[in-house]
Amino acid sequence: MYETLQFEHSSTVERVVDELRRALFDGELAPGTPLREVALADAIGVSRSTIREALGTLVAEGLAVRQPNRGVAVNSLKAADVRDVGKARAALETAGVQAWPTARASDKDALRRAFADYTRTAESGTNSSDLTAAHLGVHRALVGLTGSERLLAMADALAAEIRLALAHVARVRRNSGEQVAAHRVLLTLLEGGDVEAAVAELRDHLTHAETSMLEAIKRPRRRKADIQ
Amino acid sequence: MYETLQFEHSSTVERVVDELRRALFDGELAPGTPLREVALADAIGVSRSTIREALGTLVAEGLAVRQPNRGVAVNSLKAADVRDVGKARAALETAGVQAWPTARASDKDALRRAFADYTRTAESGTNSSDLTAAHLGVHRALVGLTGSERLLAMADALAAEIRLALAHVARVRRNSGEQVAAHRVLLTLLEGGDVEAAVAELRDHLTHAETSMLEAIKRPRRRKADIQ
DNA sequence: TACTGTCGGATTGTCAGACAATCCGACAGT
DNA sequence: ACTGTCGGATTGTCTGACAATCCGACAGTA
Repeated sequence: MYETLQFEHSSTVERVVDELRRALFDGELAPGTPLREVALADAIGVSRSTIREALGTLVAEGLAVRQPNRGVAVNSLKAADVRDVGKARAALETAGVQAWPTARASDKDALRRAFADYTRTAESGTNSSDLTAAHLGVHRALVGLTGSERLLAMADALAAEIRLALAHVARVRRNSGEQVAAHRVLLTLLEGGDVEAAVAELRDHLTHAETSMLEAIKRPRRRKADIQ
Repeated sequence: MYETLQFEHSSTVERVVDELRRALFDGELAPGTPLREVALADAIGVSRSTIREALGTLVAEGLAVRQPNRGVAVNSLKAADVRDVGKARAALETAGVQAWPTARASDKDALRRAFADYTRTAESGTNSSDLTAAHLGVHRALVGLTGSERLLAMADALAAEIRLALAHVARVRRNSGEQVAAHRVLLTLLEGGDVEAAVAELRDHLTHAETSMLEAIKRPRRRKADIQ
């Protein structure tokens, strides 16, 4: 009984983390920007302890980096990091695709839904941030095919890094229709049971994504912070 | 110049975390044991803030769990968790094995060294904790073949959970010579370039490991804490 | 000029103490 | 057997403090 009920317990720290994450993803804080404890505490209106804890989780999530005695700053992904994230993504998503034959029906459905969502978002031509989210959702669902929460959590961490990087990069302009088509191919191959081909398609897609991200990272979007 | 120099910066929090981790791995704190902030602060001789931060990282590492307003407790892995960790390990290590043909020479060497280490440790019949560490080292090196730091970090997190579970389980007694042999087979297949067979061997090995862990988890080692 | 020593301000790391909110178990009441 | 209430224990958050560390500027020296 009451299985559907849930109650959101949000601590102050959690809300601070959410707010900081949002600011990072929305590009309000450029990579490398130092996150000063007292300044943030004053700005947000909480104590330094709370900020400190929030910064700790941000660092744990890889969205920020801490240098001992010098504070934490917004993480800025170098080319090497992008490549590293690419390898990690490839590993996780390949595992998901390879698990298709033995995947739970619910996980397969989740993937189908994520793709449908992505298609719809792309067609309705909404905000690019939403599109990114929907796109990442498909890739997340791929990992979900493994049926492992831990792998999903790892995928989420990687996705967060990607979103952070994407927020500070000149618009990655690729034909979104073409993108959707590429994913549809992948899905179709899976539905047809051709795992081998799906893996190849995935690898191809990820390689393209990585090179275009590397390309984009070279020409960072001009921001206020740059000219101060 | 000076590239080889390094200086260890250890903060109080870090040392507390290390100490707690050690206690966890050595089985001094049974799964489920609550980690009270003030009690720990008194025991270790640091302030509550410091303990709090240390507990935060422990939770982030998955070694402990936090229930809002109820504090953190030593994580206790259920059967479902073991299976989940198993899937995650399989994904990461399979990725490593599949990356063998394109792996960096240094990473391959690291694997060879890890295996040599493992062999030596097994032969010299040392402490079982060291043997576990050496064994995990081999599996870590497998993931290392991917050349991704992030995947390595994920593997480390999984290894930590495994060590935690292993610390509170009736001795997993398997012929260690047989174990070493299984790994040797894997290595030999890789050196021979037969990735397919190596993947199969790995999958087999991991399945065995998982079932024996599931088996072991059912009969937890009797501890003082149990009879208090 | 290039390098080294020193100083002050800014910031972090850690501590101590406080208090409300929350949780838990016990106990009493129905 | 279920519900209401109370007190102690514990966490979540805040405030204030201070030493350690870092950074930039400035001066001194070869």
